[in-house]
Amino acid sequence: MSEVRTARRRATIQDIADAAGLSRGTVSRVLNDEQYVSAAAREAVQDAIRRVGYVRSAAARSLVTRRSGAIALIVHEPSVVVLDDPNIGNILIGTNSVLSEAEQQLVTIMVDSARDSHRVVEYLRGGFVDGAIVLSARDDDPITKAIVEIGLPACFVGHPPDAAAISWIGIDNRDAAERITRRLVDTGRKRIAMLASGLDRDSGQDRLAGFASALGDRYDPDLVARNPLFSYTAGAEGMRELLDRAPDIDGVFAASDAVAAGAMDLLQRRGKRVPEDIGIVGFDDSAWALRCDPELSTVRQPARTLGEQAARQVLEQIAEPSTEPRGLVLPTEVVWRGSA
Amino acid sequence: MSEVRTARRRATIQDIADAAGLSRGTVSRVLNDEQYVSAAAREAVQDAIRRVGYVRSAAARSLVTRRSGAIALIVHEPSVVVLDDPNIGNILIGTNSVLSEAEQQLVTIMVDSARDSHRVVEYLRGGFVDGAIVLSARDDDPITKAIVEIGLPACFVGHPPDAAAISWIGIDNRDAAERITRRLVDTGRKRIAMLASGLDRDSGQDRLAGFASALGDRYDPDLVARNPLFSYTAGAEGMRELLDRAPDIDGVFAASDAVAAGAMDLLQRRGKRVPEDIGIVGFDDSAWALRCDPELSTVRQPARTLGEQAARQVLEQIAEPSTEPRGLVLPTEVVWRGSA
DNA sequence: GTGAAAGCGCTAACAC
DNA sequence: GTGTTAGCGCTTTCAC
Repeated sequence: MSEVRTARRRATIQDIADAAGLSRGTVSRVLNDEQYVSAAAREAVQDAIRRVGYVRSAAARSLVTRRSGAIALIVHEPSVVVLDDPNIGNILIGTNSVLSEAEQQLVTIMVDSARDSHRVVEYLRGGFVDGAIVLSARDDDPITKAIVEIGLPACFVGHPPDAAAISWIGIDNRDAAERITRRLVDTGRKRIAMLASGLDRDSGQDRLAGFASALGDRYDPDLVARNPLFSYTAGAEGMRELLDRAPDIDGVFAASDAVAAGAMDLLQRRGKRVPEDIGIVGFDDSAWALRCDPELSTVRQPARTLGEQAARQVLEQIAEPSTEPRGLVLPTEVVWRGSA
Repeated sequence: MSEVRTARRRATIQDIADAAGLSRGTVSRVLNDEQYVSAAAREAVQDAIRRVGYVRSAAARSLVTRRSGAIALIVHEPSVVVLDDPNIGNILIGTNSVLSEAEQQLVTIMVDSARDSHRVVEYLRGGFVDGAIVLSARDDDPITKAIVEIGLPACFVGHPPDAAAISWIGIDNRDAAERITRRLVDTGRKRIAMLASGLDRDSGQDRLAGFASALGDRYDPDLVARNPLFSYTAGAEGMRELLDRAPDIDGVFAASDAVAAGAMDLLQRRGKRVPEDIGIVGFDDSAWALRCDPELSTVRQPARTLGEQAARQVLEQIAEPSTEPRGLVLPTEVVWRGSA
């Protein structure tokens, strides 16, 4: 009775040790499934844990191990965009499945303001996570800087970082856009337009570049409608604009499936038939593609695999800190359906 | 020269103290923006921090303060569902904005398997977060149990928990469904059907109950098509089924806007006019509603506010641990557009 | 196989 | 105002 239990203190490893008549060291060994523990001791400890209602403190543990067992997925987009980006969800699923298997906890963090950005830097520096996967990082971003500075194992998705020290993984948007546009050309379309979106970022820029490249001499800047968003509405509006400007268009490459869906609905209202009058293709192979009538020809983006591989990269770096950072480009596939 | 710096150790508060010629205590005060620090000392510390490249250890800090500064949003749904639930995104936005303002870090966690579930329990018990907001919790769930057991400040969204000790916030699905259905009745529809989804959960059940209640004697179970998913496809299939079973239907209540959109597209293909031949209403007031042609009459669900209020509840409980748990029902609004 | 003891990096109570 | 010191709860040598 040397100690009077005052307030309802949280049980510690010492309480278990006392209750089991063993030392902290042994209890810790049991907790961590280590060898060199007698069956009797193990049982005594497990029994004590139950009686005492023990819960392990992550803080104390991570203070000494310098590991948290958690990995962050940082989504760096205005929340509006996040909502209807079909890829983010799949990336998340891929990441989660790999990390889950590795017994790591994935925590998703949204960055939607400068304040968020600052707080996230603190979070990362604090050591709450052992690694990070970053979606659509910006160049010259405080988060990117912090990752480099503290040497946090990380992988960027969809975007080579300005910091050469960080691994990344993505697809070749330019090449994919070029391939799908070329097919539009090959099937006899003469006046081919593009609904370009997201020109403030690599993916958008690259898709436009690929489009232009496929058309070569026949590329006409006037046949490009521009919109910041990869949205259904952007597609409808852009298509109207295009039609007003050049009614004889017979082919359209939309920067995403959502954009294509918006465009198709407008075409229908205008009495244009797809694919007879106008052929149209998209990008992503998201749920939108199958919702179109006829179904949309598009570029399949391996979003889920992107997430999986990014997670693997980070796990690898955690396990082997000296791993060289590397970039990886995943192949895309053109899927032909009824729309062109 | 009493200490030889060997490996590139991470700088600690002691290093700063040494570099600044002050004590750990003073450094800590500066770090925490406390009073009773001379301007000179403050400056010296800040300078030293820069020179030494110090980053604060969250683990050490939270070990003593028993606070992490982070709050979890737990999304307990199979990932497929998460992808196209229009409400989750808005809840997330609401939650994030409130927590961001309170300088708390929101971390979103997806639970998609029993293993996930178990790991998340460990995460919560470990003390990585100071509170949790739980979406679509299950009854008799290990996560719910853990929250009660460790007394973690929490709020459930969209669903009163079986555990009376936990606060929750939601809408009255039954009432909303009844109101929108009644309006279908009031505008003269005679044969009113329902596309019911998610009957394995409260929200789905309640919407069906509200529908039945509005119809009273005229409720006909044969005019209810059932589908587990709140999806576009579910709507199209259900509508086909309904039409085959009862071609004279002139009103439809779809359990969600996505379901309604699927149904409307099928109606169009079958040559039925909306709202002339059939009136149709949805639920959620999501992006789907405006995408329909004509635009969809529906129930506006205050998803963003739900997220905000849930966050506030949790913050309140953290600040005042003795706060009584409470349930809160947010009002919904019926929005009349062209579809009925 | 088990125990003892030295920290991990920080805050907070107290003394000055 | 500032320094000193006692922990927070855990892992991890190193003896035994």
